[in-house]
Amino acid sequence: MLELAVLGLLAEQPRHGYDLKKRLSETLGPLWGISFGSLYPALRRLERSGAIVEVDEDAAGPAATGSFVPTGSLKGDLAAARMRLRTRPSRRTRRAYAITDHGRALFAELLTDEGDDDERAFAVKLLFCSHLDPAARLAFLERRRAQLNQRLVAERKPATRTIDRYSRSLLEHRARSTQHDLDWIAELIAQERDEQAGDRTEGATA
Amino acid sequence: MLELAVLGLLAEQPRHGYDLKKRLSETLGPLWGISFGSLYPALRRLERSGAIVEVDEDAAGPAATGSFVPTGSLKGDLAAARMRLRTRPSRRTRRAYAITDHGRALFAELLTDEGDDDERAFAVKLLFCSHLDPAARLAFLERRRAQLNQRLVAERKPATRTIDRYSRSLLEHRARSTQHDLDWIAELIAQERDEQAGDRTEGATA
DNA sequence: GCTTCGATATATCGATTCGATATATCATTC
DNA sequence: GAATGATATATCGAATCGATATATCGAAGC
Repeated sequence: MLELAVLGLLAEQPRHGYDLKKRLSETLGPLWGISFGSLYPALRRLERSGAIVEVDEDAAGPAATGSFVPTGSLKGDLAAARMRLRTRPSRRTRRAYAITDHGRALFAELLTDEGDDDERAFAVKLLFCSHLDPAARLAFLERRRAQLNQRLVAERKPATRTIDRYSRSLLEHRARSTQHDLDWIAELIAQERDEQAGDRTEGATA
Repeated sequence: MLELAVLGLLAEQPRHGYDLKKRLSETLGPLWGISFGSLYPALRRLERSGAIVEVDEDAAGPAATGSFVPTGSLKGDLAAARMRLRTRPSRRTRRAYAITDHGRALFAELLTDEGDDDERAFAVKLLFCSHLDPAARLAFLERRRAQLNQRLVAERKPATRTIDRYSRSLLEHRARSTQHDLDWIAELIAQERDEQAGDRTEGATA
């Protein structure tokens, strides 16, 4: 999951760890307070597997694609990297990473994976679902809708046991929240359908 | 957090692991899918620390308080426990636990702790907040309200960066959800105030 | 009676994630 | 030039997850 999030951000442009964390937590917010204790190990995992590479910061300007300069010759030579950064205008001792072709393949795979479908996974996938083709995106949204529908049914039938006031209130609020989420997804799906229909029409008339 | 949840349920009556998990996940639902891989270790931790003890099931009937019969003489003698259960009417090889005085003290401490205030912590504490005295309960709810208010402020100011359609939709939905949660808490607080005012009046007139 | 099946029940393993903490760099302010 | 706060990387132990193994029991079906 963290892997998917990191790859998704790096697909745009190279970034360093602190930046990744800042962007993810400001977008995912309270849903997922990513910690450095999971981020940095994840970066190392991804680097070891060849999905990302450390790059020289600012190597790619606004052009964003392709032309980065790999840092370090295979060795995780930290001291050398520090020296290199210290000599140039640079800021702090950052380590920026860029996604590789293998990383893009992994990203596509993780994004399409139907296995994990908890709250976090949905939010992260939604963030990057513009990378999916229209049909896959629609399928993704409809999968979520089905899941929420199912949940709502379970939440709607009144509790079997006797529960106290606060528990009941929590349960009721959760059912309302699910309904709220469902309405939202339904609208996203409607928009998606509209747009895809529009695209087809344009395609036909062109 | 799991500790608090377990202690809260055991404060009502002795239960076994599977039952604890079932009750928690049907109440906390998608917010927290507790796994056996965390539940059983947590039970062992609690037992080692003396907060709970293994008891002979059905020792306490509807009377629920006090009169349980501790199982096993200090040794975690699994095989023996199985034999013991197999001889009597029993069902499966269950291991039921009851809360101790020390456990109740720990429960009260965890419930009052203002340190952890994520989504899970709030939900779990709310489930058991009837164990708090009215003033502490009100303080707890108001702490949550302040937290949500703060979050809403952050979510309301439009994003600094350019983000795509789906990201924006996610952020907007999250802001609406926070508002929804806030309305709910506000109502809980209002109810709480009404009730506490009512109690005081009754006390005065009695 | 026998077998199969699904719900109940406990347990453990490796991997991931969390939360706290350590350490350094740089910019700003006093 | 000292203090402070934001930036940045890193690591540790503990908690949690997800998958898996292994039983037991009740009910259904033959």
